[in-house]
Amino acid sequence: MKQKVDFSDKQKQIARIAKALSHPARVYIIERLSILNSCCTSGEMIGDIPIARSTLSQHLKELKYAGLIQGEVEPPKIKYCLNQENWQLAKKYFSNLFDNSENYEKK
Amino acid sequence: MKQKVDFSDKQKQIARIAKALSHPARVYIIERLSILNSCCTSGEMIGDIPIARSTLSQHLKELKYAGLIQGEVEPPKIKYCLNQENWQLAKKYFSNLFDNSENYEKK
DNA sequence: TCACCATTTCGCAAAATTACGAAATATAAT
DNA sequence: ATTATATTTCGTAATTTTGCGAAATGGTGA
Repeated sequence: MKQKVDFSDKQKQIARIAKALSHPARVYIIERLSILNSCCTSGEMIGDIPIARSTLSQHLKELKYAGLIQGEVEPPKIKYCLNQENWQLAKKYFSNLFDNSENYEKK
Repeated sequence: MKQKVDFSDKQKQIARIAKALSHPARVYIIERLSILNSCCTSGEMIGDIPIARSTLSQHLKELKYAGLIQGEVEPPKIKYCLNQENWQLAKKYFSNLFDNSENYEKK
């Protein structure tokens, strides 16, 4: 009988990262934290996006869970930053995926 | 009063593409179609992944809807291929996103 | 016409996602 | 101790996603 194989770890990893980036609010967060590698608080972000504070908090939680960001407590605030290590890893995964089709249209 | 702005088109675009890639089956499909830029049919894919035919069909439909792949009818089969134009566009969006944090750790 | 093949659509169920406001938490300042 | 500030957690509702098997579709070949 034919053996059905599970998805590869790489496929699951890419899907996990993509899922973390699959909402505009989370893309906004990542953009904000990656541009100039600047950290900031939830309160600084909330003014720029059309969602409630509690909803933003949930998105931050998901990105944290996915390992793409991390929060440092700086009472009374929490400063969020990119998790550089994992972000670079994510970059590697995606570069790899996109490079498969690299040779298209090279004569 | 403070004006809340909508998410940018760029943020929405990235989120849409990420969503399309947020399931291992869809990552598998994209990998399969992009490696060597080879097209193939649903029937050729189904043997390699642990989901039902109808479920695979749904994933193909979503990728098609997202514009990342396209299907050419070749009776009695349907040959799926990457939509190179949109895939290259996706690559651009993501490269851009990842490049924001490029200068991290440059001394 | 009838059977066959590859694939999709349908109908449905279970689970996950997104969203909000209210309430809770934790810390700092008065 | 009380108040103020920043943020999260809770409870809940609406919507979307994922999955399957059964049935439908569109085309070929006998």
